[in-house]
Amino acid sequence: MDLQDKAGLAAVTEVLLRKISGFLEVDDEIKSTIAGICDDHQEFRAGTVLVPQGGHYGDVLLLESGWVLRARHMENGARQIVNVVLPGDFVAMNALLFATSDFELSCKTDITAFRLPSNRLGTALMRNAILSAALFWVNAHEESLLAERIVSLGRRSARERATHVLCELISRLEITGISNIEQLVIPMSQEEFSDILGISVVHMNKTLRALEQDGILSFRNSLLRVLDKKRLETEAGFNDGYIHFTRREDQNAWRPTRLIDAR
Amino acid sequence: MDLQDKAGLAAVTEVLLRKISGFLEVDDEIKSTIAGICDDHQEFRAGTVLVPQGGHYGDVLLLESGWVLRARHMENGARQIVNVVLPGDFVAMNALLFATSDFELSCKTDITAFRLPSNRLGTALMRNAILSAALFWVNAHEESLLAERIVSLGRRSARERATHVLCELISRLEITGISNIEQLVIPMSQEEFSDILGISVVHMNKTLRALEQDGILSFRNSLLRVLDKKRLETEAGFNDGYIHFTRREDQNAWRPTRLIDAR
DNA sequence: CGTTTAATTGACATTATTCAACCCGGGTGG
DNA sequence: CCACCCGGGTTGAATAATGTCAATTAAACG
Repeated sequence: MDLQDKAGLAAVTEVLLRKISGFLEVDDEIKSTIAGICDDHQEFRAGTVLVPQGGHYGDVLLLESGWVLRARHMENGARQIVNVVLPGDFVAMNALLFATSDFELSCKTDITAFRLPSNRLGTALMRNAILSAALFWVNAHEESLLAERIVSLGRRSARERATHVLCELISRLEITGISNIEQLVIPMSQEEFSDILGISVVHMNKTLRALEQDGILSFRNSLLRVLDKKRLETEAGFNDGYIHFTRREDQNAWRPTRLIDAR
Repeated sequence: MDLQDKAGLAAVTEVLLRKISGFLEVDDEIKSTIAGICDDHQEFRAGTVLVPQGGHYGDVLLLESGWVLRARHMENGARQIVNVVLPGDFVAMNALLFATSDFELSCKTDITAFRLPSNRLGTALMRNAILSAALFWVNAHEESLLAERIVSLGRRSARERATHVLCELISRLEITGISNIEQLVIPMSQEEFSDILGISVVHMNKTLRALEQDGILSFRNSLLRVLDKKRLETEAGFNDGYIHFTRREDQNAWRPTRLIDAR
């Protein structure tokens, strides 16, 4: 298999590394395990629907580059984006367990991804406890994002929600290794943002204008400029603890390998 | 250990059975594995804070009876309840991985639970692939609940949210084996409901009054009477697919044991 | 019984939505 | 090259949904 060679192996694992490395030390064995599961490196164009709402899952993907959105389309035409899948995240992990999806998975940008066939991935999970533990960790990580989103939607104002997701995105993008934090590309329209925040486009627009007016940030042409990081985080009530986890240190007898610090 | 005897073993596993059984056939081996992890059967009084917000996790619990809430307390005094833990669910599964919790875990009612010490549970996970797979399934299940909650908070009206959670609770309680669906006890105040739905108490009250007026349901003194199930589900736009899953059937070579139908 | 907590209700304030008009830049076909 | 078109983006005004305040009633509890 093409991906079994040095270059391919490195590429597959590197994407996942930053995510898992907060939890366990990745050695050569797990690297080759993951590379062995992967059977293809694929590209999709922006706009591609990977899994339609109500449709059947394909295989699990490990996103290498680009952005994928998971969204629900409502009967009245409204849409709610449930999460944003960034490089290093898994796309459609549920494909392992469920037949169909209640959400649409679509490519916001052109993407590249490693394909992890369900049966191989499943088999590997059954055999390799370390891999299981790693996915357990990844799941918990994503669960935290959803929980925090629930808090935002339930108890934060539009302005707070806007600042909060932006903080979250910046924080997550840092992990994937972006260069400039003050100025970064976010390939999303105001309408898509409003569908993440659960507000109308018009209100989204007005909120962004106000934030710009107040010298906190500017978001134009997919370019986010953070003008005042401190105020941004304060207004959002943002705490990155749920992204850059504090791992528990007191009971680690069972851990798969030697632990390294998440920070 | 007390719980290793016949009665204890049956009790521990029975709670979990209904949940996992949609995924895999539970045999004696996994039963005794789970029972072996459990080292205590505990009771807590209503109001007990199992894990304070920002505080350290204890052990994982498997809830046998009673209701537990996971909630975030905001700086301004507001609260958002992120999920409701029902019998058969795990409490604080994150204790396996994380040191502290961003949420408060508190007992809404008196509860009984089986204690699963983190190190034992972790060790068992590393050794027992079937157990890992089962928890993988449970995690996915809960992730679905959170995703659906996000849709509600983002794109459903107060009335829709109210009807929707009630549908969800009924559907989940069915799994735990309630007798009467038309009339069931929900140990929550209107204020707590409003903190689930992300609306104010006053508006919650008015919404409930309207639903009663319209002959859809009545909720008084913790007693929910479903007057018109059909309309309730229609108004909510409720589809129980995310609770009573459809498992994928096409690729099951890797499954831990023989599969049985989830329905 | 008093006391306390939860529920209820009306009046009013705030937030966000909807509608509609307009702008603006990037294609695109003539 | 220009005129047009189209999909965001921007803005103000009217409307609807929900929140806040405050007062009252009802239920729970020792």
